[in-house]
Amino acid sequence: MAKQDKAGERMPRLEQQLCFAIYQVGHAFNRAYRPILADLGLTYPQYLVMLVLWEQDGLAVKDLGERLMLDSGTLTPLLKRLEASGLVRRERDARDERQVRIHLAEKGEGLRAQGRCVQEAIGQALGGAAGEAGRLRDQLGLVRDALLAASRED
Amino acid sequence: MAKQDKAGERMPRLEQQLCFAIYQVGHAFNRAYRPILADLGLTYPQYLVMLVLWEQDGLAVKDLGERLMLDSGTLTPLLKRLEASGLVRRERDARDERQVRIHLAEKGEGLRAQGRCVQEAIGQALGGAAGEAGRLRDQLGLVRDALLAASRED
DNA sequence: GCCATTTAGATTGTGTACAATTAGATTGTC
DNA sequence: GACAATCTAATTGTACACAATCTAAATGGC
Repeated sequence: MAKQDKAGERMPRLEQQLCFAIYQVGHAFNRAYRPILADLGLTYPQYLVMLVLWEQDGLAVKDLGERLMLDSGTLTPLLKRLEASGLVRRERDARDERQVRIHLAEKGEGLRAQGRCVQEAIGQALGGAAGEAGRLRDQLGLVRDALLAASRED
Repeated sequence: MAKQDKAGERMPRLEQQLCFAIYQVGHAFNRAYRPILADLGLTYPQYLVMLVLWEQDGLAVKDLGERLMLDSGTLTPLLKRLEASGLVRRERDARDERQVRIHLAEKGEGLRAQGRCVQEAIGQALGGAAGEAGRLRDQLGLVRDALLAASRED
């Protein structure tokens, strides 16, 4: 009985909801990454961009956006900041001048080794929870796909 | 062997990382909620605040912040927008004038019923993935706590 | 009672996010 | 080849998110 509304009037408790659990663990990841990435002079989204570029250089803004689920409104200023930091170069594609291709600059290439250490630090922060990470990740992928499919249906 | 650097040089692929799965599913939730909440004139963080207030009215900004893991720098402008929309009132506590207590305004109270429908819509968007939501949520809670504990250790 | 310390909220500055719009390049069709 | 439709980035405006700082109020020790 305690703290419950009339029948049919149940308001879901915040802590019971999956979306909130994800909202919170996203914040927690951000906090864990922040001090580590601050040593590299990167924010978390900037680090994601660098991860993609370390894997494949010379991508267009659109490619980066598809990989990270971000649009040009987010990426353009972010990439300009990375360029200002000397980590990447932004160059118009000569063949298709609509596209801007992002290349690692020397300094960005040099950060690659330090980037590898970041994951170790995060793995350590996860501690015992690291074991389940793989399965969790896959389940979250299913949730993501279900939500995106529903969004596309309008 | 395939697509692997020299020994010890493995750069973790974006898609294999738990943090990125959470980053993406957070975006996906946001997109799923946005059109639903737009009908109520709310953003997702604003909706979270309303959920808390529907559960317990008259909380101080600090209480809301602890519940949602947000600080005054985020909450103050958000609450001012909710006040401007006529959903809440912000009142200095007479006994402790440092605190600002947030009360549901009439319009905010009236939104309660519609708030209940939001969860149904999201549950529908989750589709088959909804069944696992409970266990997933609990596992994410463990991840969150591990990260926060590690953050506190500096 | 007085004053250092702590606390609560607001403010400032930087950096995502995303909708909506715009500018310029490219493509498809006739 | 002209030209409408499409595509890529950039831009504008609104809204989180958080570090750092500031102000006013409350508290604790003496």
